[in-house]
Amino acid sequence: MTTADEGAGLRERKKRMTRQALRTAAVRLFTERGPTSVTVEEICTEAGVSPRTFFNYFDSKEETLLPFTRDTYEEVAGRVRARPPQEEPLEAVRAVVEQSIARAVAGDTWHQEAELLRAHPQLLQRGMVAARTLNLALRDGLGERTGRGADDPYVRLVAAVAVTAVHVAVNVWQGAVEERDISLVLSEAFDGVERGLTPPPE
Amino acid sequence: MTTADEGAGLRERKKRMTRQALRTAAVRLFTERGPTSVTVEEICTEAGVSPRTFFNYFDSKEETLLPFTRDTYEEVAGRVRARPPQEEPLEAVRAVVEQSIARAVAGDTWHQEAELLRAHPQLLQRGMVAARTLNLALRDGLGERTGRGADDPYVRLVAAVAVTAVHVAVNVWQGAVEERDISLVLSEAFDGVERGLTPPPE
DNA sequence: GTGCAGTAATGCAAAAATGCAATAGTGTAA
DNA sequence: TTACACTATTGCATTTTTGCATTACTGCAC
Repeated sequence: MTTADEGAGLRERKKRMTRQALRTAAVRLFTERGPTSVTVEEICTEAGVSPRTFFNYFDSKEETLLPFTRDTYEEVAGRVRARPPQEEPLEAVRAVVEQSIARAVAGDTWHQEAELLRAHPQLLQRGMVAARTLNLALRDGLGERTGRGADDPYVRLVAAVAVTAVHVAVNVWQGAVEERDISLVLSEAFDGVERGLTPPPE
Repeated sequence: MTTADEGAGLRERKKRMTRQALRTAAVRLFTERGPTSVTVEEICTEAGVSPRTFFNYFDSKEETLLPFTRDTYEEVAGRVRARPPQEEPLEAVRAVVEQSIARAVAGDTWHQEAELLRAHPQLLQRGMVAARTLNLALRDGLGERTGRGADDPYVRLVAAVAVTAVHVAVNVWQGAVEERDISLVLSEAFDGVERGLTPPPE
């Protein structure tokens, strides 16, 4: 039931539909005319909701492109808690984050989204602020998992660095000349973190 | 001449004065009536510039409280380049960042700023986006220092994680019950990173 | 089915933020 | 000193974002 399309009541389903409608409209319009020349209002018209509602779902129009948003909070936190108990904190969050990215890549809109992200670097700057959700979810999951609580300095650090790894990976991938699998780039970022940021071997 | 008050021509001096005027006005008003109920317009009136000009200096009103802003870019990048050449990248940025924080703490407005930051956690969320400047400066400095360039994945990672360390430190410090020296908290964060985020010894 | 509690959607108004073009002040070199 | 290039400041229009109050709809109990 983690990310299933079926689930719960009409209410939840409607919310999912609205969110998806906004995402779809945004991606379509962005692709068509470039992100900067598309207004939130237009997205809303296309999705059939009021502009005010848009901001109940996303913090910015850029956020519509990213896989971590408010609705994924519980899911991500749960996955962290559910990791094998012998895993170290960093291992656990790494696994969850890598899975999430892999899933996003496997999604049927990834190609189009990737195109957009590569073509319009500004999208990241804004949108990545949205990663706050990911941060909170990881902290929440880790906090419970380790018994330290979400406010523990170590928990905060691990969560924040994991988010940073994603951030960096996306940026590197985005700027790369040759097409690379973003999962690979992310993996390398985590390797760097686990090494304590010592210079890469090579 | 790095951060000196005297320097260059009238132009530079005026800019510094304007920036300082905006900062001072913001801190005063924030302290007086709380950040949310102060508008950019009021800050500008007090500082004697137009609201439009405000946004030429800061990205948001929250940013006025933070020590890393656009004007510190060159300075920070330069300090990274100037670190002893045998230092590893992480060591170098750590030193620079820790110095910057220490300097901010030593500044004569720190007490008031700290008070504000502790009292209004929302300030961070917004303001920390400003850390983008710090990120760029560190990348720039490191890129040249290591000869890898600012776009190198490793350079990006080190810079981003250093910024994250600051971010985490400020948040931990902010949420701490007992008054602690923020420099100490930051130092612990960097230790964690250098350990590769393995659980703290204790 | 009716009524109620909870919450999503909306409208409206204010504030924050940005782009663009016009203006004004500074640095500089003849 | 004058003329010119550069860039900071500003005004204006537009878009983005948020807060608050109101309305509409869903889930649930009776």
